[in-house]
Amino acid sequence: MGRPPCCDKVGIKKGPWTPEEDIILVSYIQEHGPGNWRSVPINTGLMRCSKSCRLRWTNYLRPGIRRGNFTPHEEGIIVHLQSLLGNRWAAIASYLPQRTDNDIKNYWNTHLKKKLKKHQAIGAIFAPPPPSEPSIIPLPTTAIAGHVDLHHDVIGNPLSKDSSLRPAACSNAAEVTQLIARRSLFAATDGDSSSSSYASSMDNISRLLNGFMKSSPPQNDAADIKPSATEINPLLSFNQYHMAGATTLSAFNDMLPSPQQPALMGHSGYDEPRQQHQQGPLSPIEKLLFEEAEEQVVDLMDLSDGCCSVPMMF
DNA sequence: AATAATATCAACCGCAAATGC
DNA sequence: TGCATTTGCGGTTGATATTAT
Repeated sequence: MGRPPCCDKVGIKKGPWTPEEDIILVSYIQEHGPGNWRSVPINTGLMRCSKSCRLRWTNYLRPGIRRGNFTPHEEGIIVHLQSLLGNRWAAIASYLPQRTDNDIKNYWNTHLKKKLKKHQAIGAIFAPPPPSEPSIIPLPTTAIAGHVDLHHDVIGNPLSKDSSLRPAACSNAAEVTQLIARRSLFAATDGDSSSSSYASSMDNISRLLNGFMKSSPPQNDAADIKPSATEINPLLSFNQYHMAGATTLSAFNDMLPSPQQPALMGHSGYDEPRQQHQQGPLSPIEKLLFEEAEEQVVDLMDLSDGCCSVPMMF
């Protein structure tokens, strides 16, 4: 007998979140920290199910999230990792700390898949035939899930500006900012109120939260360690990989910031117990699998080669 | 200017894994 | 150890925005 879905309850609100709901959620998390999602709607009075609260926080309100256009570097990373891991978006997202798995998944489905298809079509005409199927490595989940299936809460640069924000509906973001300021929820405010549709403007809230994050008690000693540039931005590593003329996938993998690095973990003081439990160094078998994948990824590396200096030409 | 077609992405749903008792 | 509950992930949907006709 399965349990009833958590969102079946009568009176549960669905659909887009309002600024007011966001403020309630953010202020609650400010006080209690994320986690224990079951109790969030109960304690806040939000007419949302726990899942919805978690999703909203994870994908939009959490500090450090970058929204908007993906850079060619990020595209390369995603294509590369997707070829290795398949549609394991959470694992892929762990290598792009500023992006959410949902964002990456959407971007893959709406942009990259098409680009790859187009690229393959062109390749079919001008080059030897590519492998019949995408080179998805059949990762044995039982063996490596605990290491690869990571969904840690890594904060990149919360203050980074997102130049790709849409011009529309900027008033909403300003409105939220004012609301937050009025309620004295945050120590600092952000003057940049030019933004996007409401949902997409949440990085403003995230930035506002920066002060709160800093004041939150860190959960581990590494919380204060400032990540290096490459730790913050795996794309740098990807670039370095090419700059260095590396030719093997393992070399690239060595340069990728391990998503489990302590310097990144707990940066927000937000890592939940289970997430910490899941995080650890790459297992030998994982490294082996990566290396075994090398040959299969050669095509993609060629593809990525261009993408790291110039936009991908699919 | 109006309508249709297409693209985008926030949010939902169901399942499975993890956790607690 | 087994069951109930909670959490996280990935696929999918649907509302909205944009572009084409």
